[in-house]
Amino acid sequence: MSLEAEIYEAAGKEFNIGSPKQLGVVLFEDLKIDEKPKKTKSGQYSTNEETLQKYADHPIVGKLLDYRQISKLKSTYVDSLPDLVNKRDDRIHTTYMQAVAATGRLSSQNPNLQNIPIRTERGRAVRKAFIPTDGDHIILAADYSQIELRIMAELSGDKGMLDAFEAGEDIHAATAARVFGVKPEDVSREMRSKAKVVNFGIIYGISAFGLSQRIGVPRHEAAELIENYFEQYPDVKAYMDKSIDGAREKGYVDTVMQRRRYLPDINSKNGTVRGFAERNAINAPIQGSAADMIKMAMIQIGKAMDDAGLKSKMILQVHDELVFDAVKEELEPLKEMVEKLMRNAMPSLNVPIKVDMDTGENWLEAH
DNA sequence: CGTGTCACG
DNA sequence: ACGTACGTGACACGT
Repeated sequence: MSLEAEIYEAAGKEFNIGSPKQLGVVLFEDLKIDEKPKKTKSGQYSTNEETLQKYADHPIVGKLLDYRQISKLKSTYVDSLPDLVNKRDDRIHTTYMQAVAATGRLSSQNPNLQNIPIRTERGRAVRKAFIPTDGDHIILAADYSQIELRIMAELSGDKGMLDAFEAGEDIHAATAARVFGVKPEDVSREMRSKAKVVNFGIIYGISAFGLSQRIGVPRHEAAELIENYFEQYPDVKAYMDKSIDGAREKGYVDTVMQRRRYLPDINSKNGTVRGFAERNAINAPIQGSAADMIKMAMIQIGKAMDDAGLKSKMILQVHDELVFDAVKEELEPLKEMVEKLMRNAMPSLNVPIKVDMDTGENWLEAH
């Protein structure tokens, strides 16, 4: 039986599975899988993945999640990308926008090639379709390792975090050891996993509530983790406070290359509005400086490839990653050039920058 | 054209 | 008491 038919059977009727509105009615009024359903801002029933996961024991839920994943991949990638292949050169071309993202990142549209799937098995099948020109070429992917955390270490000058990077430590494990107060060798997978969420959260301007939601612990425990984090990395805390104070005084924050993000709401009397601006004040210099760095690298790499007369092409940028359609014979010099120029894109940093590279017969393999 | 959802870093 | 992690783009639905 088709997934679609199985869902209708479990629902007891046919309906448009692609309509969140209809699906909400089926789940919460017909099947009554919850007495107090979560609602969206506009008052509809929430049916997103996070919400559905809570009802994983109900037979319809797994089918719905499967259906959702498959229809997403089909409509956005499988059905759409073939229509965008250029007749002249048989390739897909994106348009990079340089003045859309408030932080200075590029964005990619028509089609967006910065959100090609990689996280699920079905999604990875899509990424496999991105292949080199021919048998004389190979895909080279080079990405910055933990670039935003390294930039946070740089901008804050936090000794503990800088030391961890200089020692080549696994930063999430090192953070886990610190915030949970255990020896590095006693860090469990779960501790590392939580510390990873905390590290990301810090960059985004975390709240105890947000952290507790994401790692599934009571809010007071989340608050304790954050407190421990700032005790362990005190200069990170000082840097975040300084970012917000600077924004209040100047009305903007800026990146290492002086790109500004104006934050008119930073002094708002509305706590929610002000909170957003404060998180932007923390995040924008970090995300934006990473964007500056890869742009500097791209300029230098483009020039160096040109000067060296290489025929390989730089074909994609995905925020912390560059992808090349590399002539196999040029691979070694190209790799050396890319690694060096990405690593040294911005001179005079204190934090070491790490670049991971790999090659493959398709974009997936190059990871 | 707004909403909800979900693909990526 | 309230809302609650940053940045994007594309798709389907429903008005």
